[in-house]
Amino acid sequence: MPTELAKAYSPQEIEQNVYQSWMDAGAFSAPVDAGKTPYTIVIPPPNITGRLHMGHALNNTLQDILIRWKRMAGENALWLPGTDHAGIATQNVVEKELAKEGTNRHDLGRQAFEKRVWDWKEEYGNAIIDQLKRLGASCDWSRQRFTLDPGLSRAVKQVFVSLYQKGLIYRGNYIVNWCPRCQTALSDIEVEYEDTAGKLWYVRYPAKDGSDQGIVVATTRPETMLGDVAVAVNPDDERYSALVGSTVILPVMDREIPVIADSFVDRDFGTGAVKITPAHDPNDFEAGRRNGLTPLNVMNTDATINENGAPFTGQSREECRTHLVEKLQQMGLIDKVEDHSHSVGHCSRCHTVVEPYLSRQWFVKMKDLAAPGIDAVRDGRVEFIPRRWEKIYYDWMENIRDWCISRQLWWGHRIPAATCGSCQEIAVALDLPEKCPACQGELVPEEDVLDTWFSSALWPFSTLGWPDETEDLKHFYPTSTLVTDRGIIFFWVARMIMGGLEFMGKEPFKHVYIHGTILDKDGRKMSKSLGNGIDPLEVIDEFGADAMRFSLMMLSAGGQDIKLSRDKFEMGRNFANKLWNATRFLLMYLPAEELDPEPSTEAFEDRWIVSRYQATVEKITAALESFDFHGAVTGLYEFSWNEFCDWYVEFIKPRIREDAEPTSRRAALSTARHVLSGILEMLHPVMPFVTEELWQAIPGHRGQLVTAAWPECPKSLRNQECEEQMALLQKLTRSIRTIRSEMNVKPAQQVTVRIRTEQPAVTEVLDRYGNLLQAMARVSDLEHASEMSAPPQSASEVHAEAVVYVPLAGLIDVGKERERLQRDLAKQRKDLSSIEKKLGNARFLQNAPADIVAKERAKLEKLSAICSRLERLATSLDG
RNA sequence: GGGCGGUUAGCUCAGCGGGAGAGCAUCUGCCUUACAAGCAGGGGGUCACAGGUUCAAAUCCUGUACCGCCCA
Repeated sequence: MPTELAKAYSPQEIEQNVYQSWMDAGAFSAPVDAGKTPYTIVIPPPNITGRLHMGHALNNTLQDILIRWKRMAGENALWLPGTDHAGIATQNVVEKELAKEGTNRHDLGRQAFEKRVWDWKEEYGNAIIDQLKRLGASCDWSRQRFTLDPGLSRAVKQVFVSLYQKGLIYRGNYIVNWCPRCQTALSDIEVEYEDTAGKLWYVRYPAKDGSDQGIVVATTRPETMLGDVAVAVNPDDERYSALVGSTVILPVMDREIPVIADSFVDRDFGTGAVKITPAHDPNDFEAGRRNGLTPLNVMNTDATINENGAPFTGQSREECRTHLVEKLQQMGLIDKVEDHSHSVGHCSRCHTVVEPYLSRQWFVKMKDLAAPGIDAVRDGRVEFIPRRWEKIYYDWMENIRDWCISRQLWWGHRIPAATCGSCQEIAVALDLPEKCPACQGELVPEEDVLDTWFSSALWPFSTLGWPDETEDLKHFYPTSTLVTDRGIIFFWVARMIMGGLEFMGKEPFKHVYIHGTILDKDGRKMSKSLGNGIDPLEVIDEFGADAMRFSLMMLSAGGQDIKLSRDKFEMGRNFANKLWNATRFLLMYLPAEELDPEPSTEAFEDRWIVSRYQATVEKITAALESFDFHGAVTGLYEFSWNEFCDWYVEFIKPRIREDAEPTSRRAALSTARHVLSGILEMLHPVMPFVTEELWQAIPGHRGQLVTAAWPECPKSLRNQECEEQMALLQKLTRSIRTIRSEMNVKPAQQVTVRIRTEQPAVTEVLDRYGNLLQAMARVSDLEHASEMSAPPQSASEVHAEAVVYVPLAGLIDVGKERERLQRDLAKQRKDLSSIEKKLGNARFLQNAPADIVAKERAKLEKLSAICSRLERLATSLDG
């Protein structure tokens, strides 16, 4: 440790070394310790394809603060890290690589492709982990997990088989959200809807018998009419009742289709008649089932038209739409076209327009799983912070839909199922038999993999060893707090709650802390396409990880979103520099030999700072306990800067000089050392690097701050009287400083001060601690008395307790002074009149609590005294 | 269409029933032997709007406007 610190804090020089020293000491490892209370956080596993963005920085800073605090507070604090295999995203990345090489996964074959992805993962998949380390994340890296690890894969299989055996997993042909680019099914929540300006085409389907005009349907997607199997109207709609049961001709295709009645049809939409395309629309699919209609699939998996859609076969859905509309127009069957805004689903991964598509998929029945999950929150076993997210959770859980879990990918957990080639029997097992158990036929293994979130749902227990009953699992499950973004309450949080309850019989965490979203300075989401992101690694390089973490915490109040710009990080950097310099200053005086580790309360200012410190320890601890990170950080900022640095360190400067009186000197140094240590300790969870570096530089500290004890400060050290006396002293000091500044007194110049006060409490403070005031305000000559008239040519400030006079012969600007006094008088009179009004109100006296009334009376007295004195001063100035 | 959040100093935001606050910016004076990434001091606000509850509203209730997010 260097004995002399650099003049300014430069994080670049210390952060990596400090992190390494924590790793070397094994400071983050959390072996089971039955003697301690477990405190567990599982990381929201970042994608292996990911790079650290500001959202991660915020999310992981919050977790790190909790873990470091609990570790210091003596709990068995485990932060379990890991990564997610991110099925579609990772497969996309590797497929792009293959494309560059002029090949593709099909040419490569499944096995070789999977190997290729694993190779990619080994090489690049840990980038984000290294970035988390730069952030300062104190995860137990020895326990790092990956969702495709053998252990976790075993858990996934076990869960699949178990749900299947309970009848909660089924396979079937359903309409799913299909991404034609990714060539896979998506779950409902993987689709993002966007309002899009489209058109509404009114197409006439002629009657078969040519008897009348036929029927006009309105559609936003004319190309799907190739797959129409009926036209539906509302059974209560008199306009069409005569047509129900008749047959119309599907134009272009020349197919006869029936007109049916179904109450799902909205009479007010379009013409009140809708085309039914069961293979290409989820509502139509349901309607088709209800009415015994056979779906007709007219698309290939890449959303081109298939042979059922001849003559448009081979065209893309967009081309087909254009050509079909042209054709209909030529036939005179388009009644009208209207502008129509509707919401269009896009793939959350690649943003391609999603196609509702009929295919064979695996699903989980969710209703029975959701019910206990709803109860867990309703009973308070799981709490959302802020509370309002519970409603969002209930809304989704109460209207939950079955979860499509199969994905037509190669990268992921392969579904542990096989189908018999001869009898179509489905076999599902941990270890699949070779032959069909029913007929001994050949079993064809399932090709599909599971939705990535299927494995994430098990994360809080699969990472701890489940399905084995490990010591870890018994000790650290359920976990304590989950910290995440609102965007994945459905994807992840809800499913973990359901998974935990189903397989562990216990909710996976107690608290769910939902933090805000990071936005750019204009309030837009940061995104690659907008190019408005701020790279946390660049911020760390420029300002340091501590500065970034601190600033983020200053900005994140109550889970609100954070509008971020680069200059915001100056706040954290400046504060880190302040701490650095305060410590550097004290280190110049702190002796190498042992000081009393306890603070002294002999001297007034020592007693004061210790009392304020006591209050701060209590406040910060309480703030952390209630997840008030902003409160904790502002509290520490204010105490460190405004009280410790600006006042206390200034107070003790004369006492700590080499030639000062030794007993007082040692008392001041012990106290300063004690309080500074406490500041660094409490700040450590937020700013781990700089605090570690500084803390270790302070003589008498052994080991590392990361594993030091969280500060405690006995209530008995709180001293209300002392704080009041100090507040008075500060008030008087500020008065003198203000006068000096307003009257342009040079900083180096000493002034004379006269204070008039009738109050014994003030007299006592001045008698005993006047020297502090003299030092802080550069006062060479201080006198006070109960009777005193204003010295000639003096500037003054009036308080209820005292009047401060600063005689300034030759320096005073009478005009300016008059202006000051008048300005003050005007303000005080305004306050006075509002209080007079209040106290003149009988209902106030009657209804307000007695202590409030008393307070107002005291204020009235104070203000009227101040006003009359100001008036007298103003006149004397004129005379 | 439904729900949620926001609207407070020039900017970014705290405060959420009893005297309007912080950081940045701005103005003034300071290289005062820790820190100019700093020190001392100053100026700046009908707390979106309209009603209501209350002795008392930035704070609670209702409605309106605008901004943002989520769901359908």
